[in-house]
Amino acid sequence: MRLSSMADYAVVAMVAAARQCPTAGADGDARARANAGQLALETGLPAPTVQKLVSRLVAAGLLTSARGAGGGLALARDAHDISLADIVEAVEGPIALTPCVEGISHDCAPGLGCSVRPHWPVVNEALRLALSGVPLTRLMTPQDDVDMVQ
Amino acid sequence: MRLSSMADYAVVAMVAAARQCPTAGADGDARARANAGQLALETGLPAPTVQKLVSRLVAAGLLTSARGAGGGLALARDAHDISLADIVEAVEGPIALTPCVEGISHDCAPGLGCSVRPHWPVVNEALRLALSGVPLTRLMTPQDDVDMVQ
DNA sequence: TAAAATAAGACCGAATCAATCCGATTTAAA
DNA sequence: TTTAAATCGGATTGATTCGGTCTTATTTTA
Repeated sequence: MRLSSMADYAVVAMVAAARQCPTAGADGDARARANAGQLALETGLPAPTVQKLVSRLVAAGLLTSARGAGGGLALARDAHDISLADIVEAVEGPIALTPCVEGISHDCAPGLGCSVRPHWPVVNEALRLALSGVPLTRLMTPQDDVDMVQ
Repeated sequence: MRLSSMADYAVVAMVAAARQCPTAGADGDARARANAGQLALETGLPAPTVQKLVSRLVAAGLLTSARGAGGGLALARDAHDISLADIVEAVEGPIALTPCVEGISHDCAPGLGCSVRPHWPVVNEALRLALSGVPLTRLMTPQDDVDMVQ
């Protein structure tokens, strides 16, 4: 039930990216793009780690990258349209509490016929829904007033 | 985002326990209690693993145990009142996606003052709510018709 | 054309986790 | 009183994954 450190760091890195390139993407590539080194400096994370993170985030379509001198990173879409679920899935893959769903095998309980298995997709979807409800913009606000969610 | 194997097995073990001791607790200790060995046989899990699991489940108050010959296990309360959240918390501890909440330290991003941290409790509570909505009785049904939630 | 700056991928050490085993304690039955 | 059965607790071993570092390839500017 714990998030992997990489996913945890990815959330922090995305918040930092959203601050440095507030609404990139719309105004072309002429903007001042933030690079991985600047993100590492702001977040305090080791630079190679941030580089590996942005690689996955770019591959997942959450960030856009420009190579070469003067290159850097930019948010692929508006920060309001990026949720926690997007970031977690970009780093950890599909949201699934158990490996039952992915592969065909993994017979943890062959004797039962595993009556539990058919119910996992429902739980996974509920979790995904909960994470989808948290946009990146909410994580950017430094205030600590807890916004009551039911 | 993956459940630990122990928590995964605990869910299967609890389902098996709920089948062998349908509604124990009310009718005293005179019932036929299932022991850890029988649960291991039915679930296909290794016996030592099941023993360690039931230890934690008893400590968490989900199962009651009777030591000595003729002893065994019984559900502490009705299967309908035991949720996925209870089982996960019994094995893994409090539901928290990041270690930020528990301890005071763990400064993953000292530069930012970690604007993300105050928002984690909200996410954790949402996840806990999703898991609390799945009672043990639902997991016992062997049918694979997906009951639409949402 | 050359140099510099960037992203992207491969490699390796380390830590956590899962699984197993062994002993101690307790209770019921013979 | 003795024996057997069953839980409880800790300690050990092995493996998988995670985190970090390094090297390579590509692109842009001067």
